[in-house]
Amino acid sequence: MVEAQGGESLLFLTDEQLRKGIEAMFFAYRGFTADPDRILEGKDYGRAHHRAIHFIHRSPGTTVSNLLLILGVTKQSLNRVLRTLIEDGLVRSEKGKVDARERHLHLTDKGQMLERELSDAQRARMRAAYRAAGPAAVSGFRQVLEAMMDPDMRRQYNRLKEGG
Amino acid sequence: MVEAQGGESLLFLTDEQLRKGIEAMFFAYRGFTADPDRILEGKDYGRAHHRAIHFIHRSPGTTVSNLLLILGVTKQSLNRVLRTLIEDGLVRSEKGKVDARERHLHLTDKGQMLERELSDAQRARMRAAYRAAGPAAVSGFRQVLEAMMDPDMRRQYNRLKEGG
DNA sequence: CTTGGAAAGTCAACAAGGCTGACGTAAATT
DNA sequence: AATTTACGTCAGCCTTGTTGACTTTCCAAG
Repeated sequence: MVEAQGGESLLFLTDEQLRKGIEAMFFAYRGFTADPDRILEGKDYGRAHHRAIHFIHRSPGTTVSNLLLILGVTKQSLNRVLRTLIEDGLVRSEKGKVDARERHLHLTDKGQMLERELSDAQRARMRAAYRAAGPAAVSGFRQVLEAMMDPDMRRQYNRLKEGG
Repeated sequence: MVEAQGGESLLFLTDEQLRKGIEAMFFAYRGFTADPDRILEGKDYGRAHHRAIHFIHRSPGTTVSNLLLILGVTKQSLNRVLRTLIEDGLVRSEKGKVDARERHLHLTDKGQMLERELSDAQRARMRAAYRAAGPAAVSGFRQVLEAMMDPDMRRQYNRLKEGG
């Protein structure tokens, strides 16, 4: 049915339709980040800390270089964030055993607690959105998002999917 | 049918599923902004200028206050952006005739040209994603995004949808 | 007609979080 | 032994967000 409609439905990809999608992304991303931002404000952390915490939680023992690839920022920028997280005892950085140049990153218990708080909030919103939209919508949502990624990022995304 | 499946499918809303959605949003948003960012870099403008240009194009004659509501930034922040756009002759600001306190914003021809360049790029990516995902996915995509917005933002989003 | 308040603009100061460039160190690789 | 890699750091810059204080303009209600 998707296949059969395919050719015809593409006729409806007017600039107007596309613009709605663009604006939906804009407004939805605001909602997406709103809850963690609220939690972090006043805690002396920001969105950059959240991202680091998320992906360290996601891939415990990941290296700094790997995190750089995923986050797509400079090492100076990441380092600033990482340093405060380590100083504050949220993240533990340990020398690699096989390759001692590498630093393997883990969340401490304290880090886990903050990660929980942040991801609980973000998951709650995602869950509510999924429920409101219905199960059929969820798969479409993910398909479009995946197709929208740059190939490099899609690779990172899929590596994370498999890994976990 | 969505209703009927609803109860069962909700069982599959594991933390894992939700986390994938969260990461998909993160990586997809990077792709979403990548093309305009590339175009703007070197032109002395940034994402903030893009947003202003987009919504002025979208609602010609809109006021500064209205733009503030949509963008969700402070007037000082918006004003800095707006000032450079006006100085550079991309945006025209004219006193309201019915209420002279208001400033009505329009894109100049030069502004239209940049808007075109930016939105062409962004639409091209959106179009490619829609095509890759298929028409059924597109509606699900928009449904989930709408459900993810804060109510205030959903109102803004819908006002734009109707208006245009 | 005066006054209160909304809309808009401006100045100053600051912070987060990007960036580049340069440099240093330890460890691995060649 | 020389080079490359992984990481950390210092210094400086930019964009884009923030707050606070203040002015001007204007509408509308008392």
